[in-house]
Amino acid sequence: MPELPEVETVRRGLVEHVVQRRIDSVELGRERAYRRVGADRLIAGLVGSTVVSVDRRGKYLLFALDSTETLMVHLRMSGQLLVHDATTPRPAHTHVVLNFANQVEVRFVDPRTFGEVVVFGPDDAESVVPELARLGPDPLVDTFDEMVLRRSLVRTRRALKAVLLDQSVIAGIGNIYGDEILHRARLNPLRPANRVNREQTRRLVRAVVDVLNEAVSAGGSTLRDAQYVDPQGRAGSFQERHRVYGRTGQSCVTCDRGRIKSASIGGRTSHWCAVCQR
DNA sequence: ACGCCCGCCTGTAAGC
DNA sequence: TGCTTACAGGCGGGCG
Repeated sequence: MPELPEVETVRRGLVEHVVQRRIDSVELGRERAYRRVGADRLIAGLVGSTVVSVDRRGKYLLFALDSTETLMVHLRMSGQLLVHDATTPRPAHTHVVLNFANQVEVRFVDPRTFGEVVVFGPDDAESVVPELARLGPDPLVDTFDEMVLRRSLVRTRRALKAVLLDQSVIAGIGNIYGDEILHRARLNPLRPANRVNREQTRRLVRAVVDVLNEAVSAGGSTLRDAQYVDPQGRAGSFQERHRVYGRTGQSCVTCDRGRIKSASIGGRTSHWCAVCQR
């Protein structure tokens, strides 16, 4: 579910509750949620440590600890991080609870348990979280311009939509924002990446940065199932500004002539206007 | 090397 | 109403 704007909203919602605070204890539920490191390593890495900062790279949340270790959380499809008072009943599928002072709990909740909680240190980062090293630039954190994007586009004839979803090209874009970005850039999701010219590449860079920033400002997108909420349980509002995602069959709100088409591209349902996206 | 497809899980909605 | 099926925001592994 959560893509860059949702993860960034979660990050911002956590900062005031956890930075400069110590993890007094950890409670663990379903093992699959911390399958990568196991209970002993997770507890040893977290208990007694103080959170120094909460950072984000693409869809990965990274809590820097004063021990020099890092807590990584990935929400994947259905994960949530919620800040609750200890007296609030725990939602179903609460798999990891971090207990801070003053009854503050950070709860990792995930019905599908695709998401996970991981701890690693400087010495085992490479072996435990190799995917972090493979991440491409985060458009809101790293240098991301026409030169950077062009280098990735020219080397492949994959569909543009598939390239936008490739986390080694750009970190943070998922299915919803991939569709919205291509619509903003007026580019067809099926267009081979190596057939995008310089002017179109500039448009695409701008669309990536603008759509993601606007979505962050709106607190992300919360769809009908209300799966995504921020750590305080609040929904986002960017879904009200979606122009193609989930609008199959409706007329295009931009050009008013095309109808929104949908089809599977690279195994993901994509939405676009065949009139304004070339 | 690249590109595609499947599996991982559960919940929800749609179809019969 | 109740059962079955399809589908969902992501990602890694394995295959051709």
